[in-house]
Amino acid sequence: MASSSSTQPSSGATIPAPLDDDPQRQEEEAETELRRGPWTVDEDLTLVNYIADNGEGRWNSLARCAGLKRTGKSCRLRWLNYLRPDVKRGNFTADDQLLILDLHSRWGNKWSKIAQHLPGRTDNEIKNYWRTRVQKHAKQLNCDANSNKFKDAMKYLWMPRLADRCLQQPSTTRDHVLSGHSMGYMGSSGLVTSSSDSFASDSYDGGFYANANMGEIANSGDWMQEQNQVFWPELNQSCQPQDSELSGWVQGFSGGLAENFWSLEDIWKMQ
DNA sequence: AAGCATTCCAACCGCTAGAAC
DNA sequence: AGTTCTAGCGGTTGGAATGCT
Repeated sequence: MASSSSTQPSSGATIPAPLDDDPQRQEEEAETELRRGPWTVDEDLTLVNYIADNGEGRWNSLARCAGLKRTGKSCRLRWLNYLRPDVKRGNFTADDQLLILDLHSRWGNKWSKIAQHLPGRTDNEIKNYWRTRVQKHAKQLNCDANSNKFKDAMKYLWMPRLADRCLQQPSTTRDHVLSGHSMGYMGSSGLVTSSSDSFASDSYDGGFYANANMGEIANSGDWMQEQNQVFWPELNQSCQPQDSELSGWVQGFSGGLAENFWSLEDIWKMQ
């Protein structure tokens, strides 16, 4: 349940609460020193049991009443990001990754909003995923993860492969989140579609390909060709854009290069 | 085996918005 | 209307785990 870092017997420091000039208050607050750092198993149990009996909310008083020497904020975070029974742990599936890329492209760093569409995943986890995996690749390409160029690389190279992968395996996320919504990804084996109305009320209007700006992408060919990297050596014709200039761009980008740092294998290693 | 570098993620921080008083 | 409290968000950090030399 708890990670190694969180189960360690408290490397967390204990910090004094802020003091003022009132000696009585100083004494009171000295008695209620606040702990910080990794949570111990005992603390976790205390929090879980208290919430099971009394429910969540009113985090500051909850922390006091439960006898936890933590801030309400810390308790809330621990519960939401780790202890909640429905928190899904472990690596992101291809479905999850696909959805994150897609939703981030339209909403930006709205982690909690994105997390709402990934059952069991927390905003913190998605944020970490983005920063550690996605931004790393953007850095390797010498561009910003929020730049149009990087987004185009995702649209035409990463996402089609993930979409393919989604089709090849049973998926709970896709079933739950995408079911019923009209969404299309151009996988290497053709257009991948599913349908859902789960985004209808939240301005989610479909997959990447509905909004692709082909002209702009075609114009970025030079930049792409300059990158001595390859995404998908096995990229086949069917997932390439119809635009002939852009097709050349993808070919140039994916062919004849030695290092494959963003291969399918890479993505699956991440999982 | 040891030391160093990198990756990953839990936890913290500062800030904001809305509710309660 | 102003103040305080609470919840929530996104950015950042610390340190354990892992990989590399």
